[in-house]
Amino acid sequence: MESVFEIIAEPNRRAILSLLVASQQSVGEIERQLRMPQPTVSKHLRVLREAGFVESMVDAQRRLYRLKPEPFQEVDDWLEKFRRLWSDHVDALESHLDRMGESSPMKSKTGRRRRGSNRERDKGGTK
Amino acid sequence: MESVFEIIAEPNRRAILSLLVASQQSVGEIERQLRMPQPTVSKHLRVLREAGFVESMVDAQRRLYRLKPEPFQEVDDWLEKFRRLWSDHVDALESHLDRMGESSPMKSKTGRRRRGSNRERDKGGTK
DNA sequence: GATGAATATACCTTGACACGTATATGCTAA
DNA sequence: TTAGCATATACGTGTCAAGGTATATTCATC
Repeated sequence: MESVFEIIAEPNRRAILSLLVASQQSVGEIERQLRMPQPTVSKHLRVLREAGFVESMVDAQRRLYRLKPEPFQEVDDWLEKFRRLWSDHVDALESHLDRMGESSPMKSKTGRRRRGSNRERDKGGTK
Repeated sequence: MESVFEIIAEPNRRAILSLLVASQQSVGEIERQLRMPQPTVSKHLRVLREAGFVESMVDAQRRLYRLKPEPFQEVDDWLEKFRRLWSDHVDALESHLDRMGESSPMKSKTGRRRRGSNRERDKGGTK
């Protein structure tokens, strides 16, 4: 379990991370929302903590877990190498998506999200 | 081996992907550059192909593999949820505008590129 | 055709890791 | 102190995927 990529490969862990995006949560809250046995939650949280994805605060008998940014940045940095793959053609692709997906252009909510969104000013910036 | 995250969890596969970023490569070229047994390369390439990370062209007895963008976008979409973690101040506004709609492309003053990985930004930047 | 290079696949073994169950630790309040 | 809740850990088990070796396939050249 070395790399951040192995950490986020596990679906339950991604579920936990997604939960924590809203706000910090206790183990019990995560357990209930994800309908996951408590030891499972604890074990995944341990992995996530040791990998730096979360940190915990003590609150009486509970422990509140919240996200930390660094490992996500690491993934993002890795993705960086590959962005040119789609940012080059993103204009075309984007208008394509706009045409077929979300008909209302003003609210990209979680549904059909807009990825990287670094179409503008990519490498070099000289357009 | 369902999700894109499991695919990129494997270090050798990430190495192959990184190689292919430069240009398309044959199996033998990958094999030599990564010093990896040929069956290993072929098997990983199969996984990558089935997951949509690469596609192959036939060139005589060789097969040339090259990257495809879609799965990377999928990872990027997932990351999107977490970007607010590290782009909280200045970038928050930027990415917010970015997401809300097509703002005018050239808005980054210092010629900062993309807001994907704003590591560098964090150190020098706004305190 | 046969030969050889490039690539793919089959089979087996091994190890990692996710899970379940049980139990331990820690904290609070009475 | 004891009781009870919240969380962590220990242990045994099963599964799955990565690696190694051998072999099959495909194509070009003779």
